[in-house]
Amino acid sequence: MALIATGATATATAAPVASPAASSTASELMAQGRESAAVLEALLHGASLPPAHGGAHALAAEILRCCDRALAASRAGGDAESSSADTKRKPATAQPSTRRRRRYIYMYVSSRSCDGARDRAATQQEIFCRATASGGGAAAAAEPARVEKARTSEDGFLWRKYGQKEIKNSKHPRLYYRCSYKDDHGCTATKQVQQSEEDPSLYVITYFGDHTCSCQTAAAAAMDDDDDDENSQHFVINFGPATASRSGSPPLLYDDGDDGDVWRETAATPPSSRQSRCSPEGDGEESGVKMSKEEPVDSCPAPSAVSSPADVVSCSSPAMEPDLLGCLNWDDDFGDSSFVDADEFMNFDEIDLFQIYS
DNA sequence: AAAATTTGACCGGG
DNA sequence: CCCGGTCAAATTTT
Repeated sequence: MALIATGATATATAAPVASPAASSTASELMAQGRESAAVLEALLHGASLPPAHGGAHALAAEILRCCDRALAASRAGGDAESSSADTKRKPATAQPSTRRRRRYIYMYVSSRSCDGARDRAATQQEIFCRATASGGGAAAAAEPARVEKARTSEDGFLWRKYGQKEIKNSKHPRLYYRCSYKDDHGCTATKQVQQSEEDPSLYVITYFGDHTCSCQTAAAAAMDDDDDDENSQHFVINFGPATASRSGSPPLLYDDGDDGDVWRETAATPPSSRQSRCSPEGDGEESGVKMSKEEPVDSCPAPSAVSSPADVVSCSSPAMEPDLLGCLNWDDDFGDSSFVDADEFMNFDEIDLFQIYS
């Protein structure tokens, strides 16, 4: 399955709060990239370009360059990640938990360009933001987490359930998930999902740790954003067809809301083969942007049909300004991109880009 | 057959 | 000792 534009989007949109300089740089780069994207969009809509522009491919390259640089800037400002897995249970290898997992505070905006049978836009419209200094359990209390309430727990990552626990004074059990790439890449991200007491239609999702793998969708990229800025500028670059998979299975994960069935992908393809090129974040591959040239999936409408702002942007954040929203289809115009690798391609189905202000 | 889930046991913090 | 988080064998699913 196609790899996602995770590196670029996630890091480009993630502005470490503690590093204003880096976020500012990333912000400028993203603004620049957006500018190019807007020009490209106009081009795609039939507008003629000024002579100064080098055409769609040049614009595409420019956008990619901006993303990469923003990515690098963000990384430079970010904290170094520990990749060691926690081995609480193994006395021999157990180490004091000196590694502090980063607290996530962010504004999340869902954008969906291709809903298919599942209304992903609807499922993620009600995500609230709050920071918790402590959780219920021992691990949660020790490691700050970010907490969401959502109609589903989809976040674009691939999770594996590893436990379920009845919680005292709770009507619903708590489900424990860890990143499916924990073994492959030592990704330490985990999450807990529990049905809300107040509103059973909502799920309280608590995230712990960072994804050190890059196996995430654009939605995940947006959610991985550290940004908690209310003035985030949001725009969507829609690379057209939702999925590039020959098998027709999108990289996105869905959640039907049933216990135990969340995070199961519709495709039977195992993650290891589906995302064979999923590389850890620290792989040194600065230009993490890969293009997809694959056919659209049948469940997805034509790019033109999905590019209307109403379809693409499902903004639940009151801070979002519709005027700032933009959308761009990047369908086939990246076919010759130098970033394209035969077996490393990404699904640019949808990408959320946040411009950070600090 | 392989991968994912289930579930009872184990472990550590409070 | 209770509670919550994780492990891992057993079971189920694909």
